[in-house]
Order: sequence, then C-alpha cells, then structure tokens
Amino acid sequence: MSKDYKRTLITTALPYTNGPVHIGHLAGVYVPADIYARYLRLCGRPVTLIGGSDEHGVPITLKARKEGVTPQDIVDRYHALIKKSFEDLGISFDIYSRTTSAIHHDTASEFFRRLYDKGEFIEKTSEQLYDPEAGQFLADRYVTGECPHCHHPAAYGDQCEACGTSLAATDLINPKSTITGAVPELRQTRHWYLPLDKWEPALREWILEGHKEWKTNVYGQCKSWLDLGLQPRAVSRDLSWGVPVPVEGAEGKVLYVWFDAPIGYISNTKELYPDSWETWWKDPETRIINFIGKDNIVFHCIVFPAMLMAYGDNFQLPDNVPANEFLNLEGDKISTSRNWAVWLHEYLADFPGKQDVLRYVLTANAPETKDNDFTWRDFQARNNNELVAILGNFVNRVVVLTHKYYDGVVPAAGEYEAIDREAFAEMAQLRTSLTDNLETFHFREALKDAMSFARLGNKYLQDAEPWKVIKTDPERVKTIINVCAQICASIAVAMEPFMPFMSKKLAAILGNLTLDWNILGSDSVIAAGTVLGQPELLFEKIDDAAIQAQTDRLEAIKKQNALAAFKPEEVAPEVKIDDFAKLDIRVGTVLECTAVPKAKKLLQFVIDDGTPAHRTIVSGIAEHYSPEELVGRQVLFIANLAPAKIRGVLSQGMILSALNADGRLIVAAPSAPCSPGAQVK
RNA sequence: CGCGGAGUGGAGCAGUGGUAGCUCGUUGGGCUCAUAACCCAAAGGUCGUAGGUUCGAGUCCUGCCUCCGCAACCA
Repeated sequence: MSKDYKRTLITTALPYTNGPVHIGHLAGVYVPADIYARYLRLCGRPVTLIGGSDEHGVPITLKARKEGVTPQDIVDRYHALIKKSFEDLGISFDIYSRTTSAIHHDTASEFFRRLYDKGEFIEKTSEQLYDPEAGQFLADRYVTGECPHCHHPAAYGDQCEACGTSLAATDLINPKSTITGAVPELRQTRHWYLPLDKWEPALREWILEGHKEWKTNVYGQCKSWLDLGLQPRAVSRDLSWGVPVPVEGAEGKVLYVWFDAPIGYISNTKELYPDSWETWWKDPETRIINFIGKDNIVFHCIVFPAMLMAYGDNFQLPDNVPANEFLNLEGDKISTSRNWAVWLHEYLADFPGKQDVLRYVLTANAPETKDNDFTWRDFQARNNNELVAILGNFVNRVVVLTHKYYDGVVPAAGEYEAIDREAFAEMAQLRTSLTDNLETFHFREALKDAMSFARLGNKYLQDAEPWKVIKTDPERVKTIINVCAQICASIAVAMEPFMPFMSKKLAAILGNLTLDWNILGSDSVIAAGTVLGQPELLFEKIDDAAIQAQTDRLEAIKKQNALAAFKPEEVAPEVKIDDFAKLDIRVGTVLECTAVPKAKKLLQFVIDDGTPAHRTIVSGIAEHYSPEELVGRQVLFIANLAPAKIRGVLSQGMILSALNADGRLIVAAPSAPCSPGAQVK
C-alpha cells in the first residue's frame, strides 16, 4: 500500500460460461472491480481492467451433451450474452476475452510446457473410474453408489450425505455414473501434479508476513491452508474439451480448468497489449489486484501464486485479493441450476436505463464482510428513498433554481460566509474519507461518502434558504447558487465510479463538465458562467407493480423448484389387511364449511355422512381452501377416528388430503359422485 | 470434533479493550426551491447463547446453537 506503484492491473474472476451472469457475480466481483478501475482512471493513474470467460471444464461438456450441441456452441452462446450484458451495465473492461481463444491456448500451453521442462511437476499414475458409455473418466462427484459405511443407497463418490463420511469413489458399492448411468470401470491414468508443498515456505512468508492487511476472510483461509500443509494438486484431466496437455504421449488429456483459467488473465492482457503486456505482469512497479468471490480464495492466493513462482521470470504476485462473501436473493442462496437468481440480461431488459440503480443497490448492500441479502423491496426503497429523494432531488432543486433566478447560468460567488466555508470544509473531509475507503476496497462505505455530498447539499440548501433570501438580498443568492453548483459538480465526480451513467448525464447538464478526482470537493469544480442544460430527472421512482412482477416471478420459480425436487416419502412399514380393515373410511358431502375463529389453519365442516344427524369435522386446511369453495363437494373421511376437541370444537373424524410436493394440501374425493356414507374399501 | 467467515435497534450494515454508531423505515415538528421530495427532533438494541479473563468486553479466551463458503469446477 505504501509503495508507489506506476500502474495497476485489475483482474476479475472469469465467469464460467455454463450460464448467464447474475447479481451475485456482479456484487461479488465485477461492480467492485469496475468501481476501483474507474476511480483510478479519474485520478489519472494508469490502470487496466481484465475480464474474460472461463470456457473449459466438465460441466460445459455435460451441458452440451444434454442439449445435443457441441461445447463450443454452449460457450459461444454464453460468452456473447455475458460480454454484452457486462458492456450494457457499464463494466469498463479494457478487454473481455475468452479461454477458447488461440492466444490463450498458446499461452497456457507454453506456461505448462515451461513448468514441465523445468521439472516443476510430479507425474503420477493412478486408478480412476471410467465411464465406458460416455467415454470419459469420472470426477468423484459424478459417481453415485451405496455407502460402504452406512449403506445409504445414494452416496456420492466424494462423500455420503447420509452419514457425512468422506469417501473415495472407488469405495462405493455398485457404483454408477451419474452422466450415463453406466457401471464405471477402473482404468489407469497418468497425470501431472504441481507440488504446492514445495512453495509452502515462500507462500507462508508472502501472505502471512507480507500481507497482514488482507481481508480477514482471505487471510484466515490462507493461514488455515498453509497450517494444514499443502499437497500436490493435479493439473491435468482426461477430457477432450480444454487446452491439450502439450507433452508427447498425452493425447486425450487437457489442462485442469483451475490451472488454465487464471492463466487467462495473462493471455487476455497479452491479447490487449501484444507488445507491452509483460510490463503489466513482470514489472515490480505494477500493482496486481484480483477481484474474486470467497469460493475462489484458495486458487488465487495459494495455487495461482505457486504457479507463478514456479514459472519465475519475474511474474509479479497480486498485491491484494479483495474477495467478497456471497449475495443471497430474497433469503435463499443464489443458484444457477435452480434458476434462483436475478439474471443481468433480464434485469437490463426489465429495467432499461436503470443500470445505475442496480449498481448502487449492489454496492450499498455489498457482501464485503458477510453474506448479504438482495430483496426487491430493498431495491425499490433504495431507489425511491435514496437515489430519487436525496440525490436526484437535490440536483433538480439546484438546476431549477439556477434557471429560475439566472436563466441557467452559474453565477459567480461573492464573499463566502461561515455556512459556505463549512460546506467546503465538510466536502474536503468527505473527499478524504471517500478516497481512503476506495483505496482500501471499502466500497460500501465509500458509496455512503459519495451520497453524503448530496445529503450535505440538501442541508446546505435548506439552511441557506435562497428562496427567502432572494427577496431581501439577491446578491447573496448568487453565492449560494454557486456553492450548490459546486456541490452538484462534486457529485458528478464522486459518483462516477459507482454510477457512471448518471454521472455522465449530470456532467452534461452541468455544461459538459470534465470529471477530475483531483478537484473533487473544491470551490472551482464548475466555472461561473457555465450554462446549465434543462432540468432533467436523474432517477425516477420505481412503482410497486414493477417490484411485484419480479417477486411474482421468483415465487413461481420457487413453486416450480419444489415440484422438481419432490421425492415421495419412504413407504411406512408393512401392515396386514386386518390393520387396514380397522379404519372405516367413508364418502361424505360437505353441507357447511366455516373458518374456526382465531385459528389460522382450521376449517370446521358439517358433513352429510348418510345419517340424519350428520357430523362435524375440523380439518387443518384453511390455508389451502376458502370455506365457500368446499361446500357441496364430496370428501373422504375416517369415520371411526376417536372424536377429539380441537380449538373447542368436537371433531368427529378426519378428512383425507394429499400433501402435494409444493406443500399444498389437496382434499381427496371419489372420482364420481357417491351416496353419502358409502364406504371406501 | 475437517478448515475459514458470519450472527449488533423493525430492515440493511459499521464498530477488535474505554459513553453502542450509520443508512433506510417509524413517530412528532418545520420548510415550500424541489420527483408528496427536503430539514430538525424523538422513539427503538441485556451486540446468537452459556461461561471465563479484565478496573472495564460487541470487541479477548472456551463451550454450544444457527447460517454461508472451501475441501468437492456456480462470485
């Protein structure tokens, strides 16, 4: 930190191209990285922001197989979608490339080959399960079978979820491939391993001694790994999709994705700067920052640095790895496979022109120290109560006043009074705090500081009361409006990293203001005499209907997931026919149905059971049926159940319902009308 | 006992030994330039839980509970 770097290389975790990008990716990696890059640019410091798609690995081949297309089709589709949606959100990548590019294949091959030639790898032959139908070796997770310990029938190759034991896939009884269902066979295979243990002392020194300033989650996880002792890790896989292992006799083997993907940062830099890329990786005066999510900490802090050390040739290690925690959605964790996400491309379509709102909400609620929750209500509240009410409204007040009093020309300031000097003093403090927070990756706090310019502006305007002063001291109002214009101009600068679209619009209103961090908060950000554009709303309210549409969509997905995940309960222990015969099940017709007072779940029925007396039954289905809709319908009930008092009502029997996968109770009924009292046999 | 992170007013988050803070929401008042926006004030917390260390604990130590991640190719 104290070191004076000449340039900053920022990398962002490469999104895996088996699906679109969602708000979790954005909040964790891309929005903070973009904020940081934009801030450095505003300061006039050289910076490169690197991004790209991670396009290799088993899941992509499986998805391709499932859809009957090639892996290339899959990655082409998602790479295009992801790249476009990043652009539309204003993520200012200097390059967004892909690991299927020729330059990456060359770079990754060369990287491997050099380590191979230097003797940095260990070669090991092992036995692995092979799926003869799919024609590929199986990762442990893709094998199921019976657990050798608890004999649970559906243990995974790596762990039995029933008893929690860690397993080796080869221990499973009756193993099956989850890809094709085939019985896997054991085959010998040879792979290369990077001995991480060799680099342990160097990593220990570098992280534990040299980077105590890293975030606690990052530092803690690294320390734990180092203390446990590092093991060699395989860097190759038996697979056809990926970067081929560039060694004679390694046909059918590719680089393991975690080895290949981080090299993508290097390849993409190379693609961007064919001549000068080495300056960005090998000059000690380059500062490298890796933005990632918490699941990637080990790869970026242990494995990739070990690779770079093994390679040598002055490759610089990252100076910081600001990893964020995860963002949840409406209380549940985001999941691509369960479609539980807000997809960026869908958001952009549903909320056109509102990129900054999403950027704002994701930053204000960024999971910097712990997992956080995204809710649509919060999204709406932050837009309406903060962006519209505080920021947009302040700017609008100032622009309207300037037009009203001075035909839109920013007046020159006269002598400053105490209130004016205080405003500038506060802005100077805000600027310091904001800059500090940005430098230390505290973007949530930083955004709060940036918003405080608008808060300060509202308060200043309220206290200065130009609409009153104009009647008594018109000269003084010129100074007030000038100060307000300065505050607006500072907002345009301070907010640019967070909300570039708004900032651009605001700068245009302010007479095409040039944004420069160095004059942020001063009394000369905007020159007197500048002609302002027409007042234009920077943000507009988001109404309940738009939010409702989103929550309805999520609700529908949740139901769908519950249905898809449904597994019937295990069948109860066997009974004899006599046991069944003890139950007297009958058909009845609902004559009356009312809600039981003060009970949420209970409905009270009067049932025609074929006897003149009829019978009263209480049933816990009020959350699934309204009383009216059941009147006149036939139901099945247990007629000889011992009567019981429920909420003060004597219930003479029990109405039978099916418990559906989505949690609904569905009343059972005969398939055609029956006489009340008919027995069910 | 696998490892790491997290649990703080109604909601979302700061706070790592010294008077519990911020934003939003709520309530009351004020203003009227402004998108019913803005400003002021108030209410609201036994800081997951049980012990311990200390003159003093949200903060340090130990046990337990809950959530998340890694190990195990979703940030």
